[in-house]
Amino acid sequence: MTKQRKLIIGIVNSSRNHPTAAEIYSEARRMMPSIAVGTVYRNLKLLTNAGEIRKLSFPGQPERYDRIEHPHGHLYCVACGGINDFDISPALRDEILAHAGERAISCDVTIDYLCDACAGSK
Amino acid sequence: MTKQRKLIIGIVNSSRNHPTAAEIYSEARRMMPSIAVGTVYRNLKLLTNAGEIRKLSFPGQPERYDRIEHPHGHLYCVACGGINDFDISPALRDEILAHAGERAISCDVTIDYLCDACAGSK
DNA sequence: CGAAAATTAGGAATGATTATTAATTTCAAC
DNA sequence: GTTGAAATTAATAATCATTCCTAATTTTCG
Repeated sequence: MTKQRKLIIGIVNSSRNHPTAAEIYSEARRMMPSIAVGTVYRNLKLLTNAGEIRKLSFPGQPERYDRIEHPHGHLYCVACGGINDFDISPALRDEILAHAGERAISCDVTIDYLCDACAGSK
Repeated sequence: MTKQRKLIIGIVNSSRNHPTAAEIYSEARRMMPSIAVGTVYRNLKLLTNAGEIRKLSFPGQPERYDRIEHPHGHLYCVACGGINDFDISPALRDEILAHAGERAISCDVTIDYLCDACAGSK
């Protein structure tokens, strides 16, 4: 458990923006200017595999990282690529997970939509 | 509507494997050896924007393309990265889409799980 | 047919991510 | 607290997926 790793965990867990690796790197440099980009990527992968954080994929943009907390889904604006969260009830979550039987681990629900800003500007 | 575009539409619509751009290119070359990789990417983007095919994103792998048919969700094996489909009832789909209000367009439901093969080999 | 517009092939360029390597840091045992 | 092996780091090169560029070809449609 190095200080670099602690810093990266802290950034992801205190962020509400689903940051990309580049954004995490940029934020990390503010606290530790000598940190290397490879260190950020390696630790993000390590933490993801360890189940401490979650990786999110959206079309046409770099991977994003999310903390693990009460289950939530994502709203993906097809116009601007912005991402917001929405709450998923445990009941709905269980209903979805039932489709994969015993071996289900978790689920990601993403709704493509038009966000307020993009809908307003048309 | 060029022959290249027709070929690419045909490959995606006749495939049940959520192929990547590289796989589509490779298949396309079998029918038309002179086709260029840039042509495949450009047409896939065009067809996606036109709503004729659908783009899927999964962590750690290139983008995949899927035909548009009766709504279905995806099972993503966290061990091998393999992807399978599962059916989603219209009722469940509507229940999910309700979370985004009027401006919802579509939804992607992905369940992380262990596929039969990966669960068996442990 | 013939000209304008769109598309293509080929390859260079870009951006995100991973691999490499020598130097530094961590951590448990003394 | 010192020590030394194992893990980790910084820096940079390399790789992979995807996009951009340009001249040549094809399509469209009057």
